Amino acid sequence: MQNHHVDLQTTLFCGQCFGWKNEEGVFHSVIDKKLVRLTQENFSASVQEHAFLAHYFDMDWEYEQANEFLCTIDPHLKQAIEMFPGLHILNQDPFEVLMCFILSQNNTILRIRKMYDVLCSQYGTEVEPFSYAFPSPAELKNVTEEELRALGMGFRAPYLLDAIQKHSILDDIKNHSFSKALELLMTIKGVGPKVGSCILLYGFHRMESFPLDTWMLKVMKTWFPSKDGTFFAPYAALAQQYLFHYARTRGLS
DNA sequence: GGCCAGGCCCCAG
DNA sequence: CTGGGGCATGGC
Repeated sequence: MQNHHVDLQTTLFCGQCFGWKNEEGVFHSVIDKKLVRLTQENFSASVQEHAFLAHYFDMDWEYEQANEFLCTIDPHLKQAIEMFPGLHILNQDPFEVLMCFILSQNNTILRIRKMYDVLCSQYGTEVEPFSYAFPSPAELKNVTEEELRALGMGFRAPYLLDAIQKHSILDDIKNHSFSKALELLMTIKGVGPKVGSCILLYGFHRMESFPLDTWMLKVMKTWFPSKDGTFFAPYAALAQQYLFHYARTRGLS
């Protein structure tokens, strides 16, 4: 296992996941039905002790090599990497990612987090007092559109229902090419190119993915005119995550 | 109190 | 296939 440094605050709050809390330096969430509590100080020991955490935090991927390469191809990217050197791409549960990024459309990250919490406390398993896992497809099987609308899911309610119905599409995704996998995901209502790219990245670790949201469109137009994701190959996804977080944090200038 | 949000659906041309 | 209106809701 590599011992790459991970910056928890950046990694857990850069818009790739929505379930983590930071209470005075204690990061906590429910992962694999287990309540996880971490601090930046005990992180290294925790991932060495628990294999599921090492996988979740993607400790075996080639971050040093990728960062080194990305720094050489563009000065903006180099600045972003130097500002957030410990950014990792998480390996999250595909169904949870599917639901979260359906919620993400025409929405704010703050409110996605709140909607995530509502789904957990309403339908998820309480693994410790007041700590809920994100609900499984089975736990959501009998949910209705009216129920989801009453919980504030709005126009996304029917999309969530379709995703619950078609969740088994996820079982087969890893066996397909990127474009075929994206095509399959987009048969789910509310999943378009951007949401599908996020599912393939955060749920299936497809590092060639290059999700283009409103921020990334601005980034590309401003800093990389006439270029696309292939410019960052084979590390498009990591470049995207750095640039997205960098632009959102300090703006484009 | 409007404005807008990690987009997508749907429908016109 | 391309473009643009509409969308539920709430945080600012």
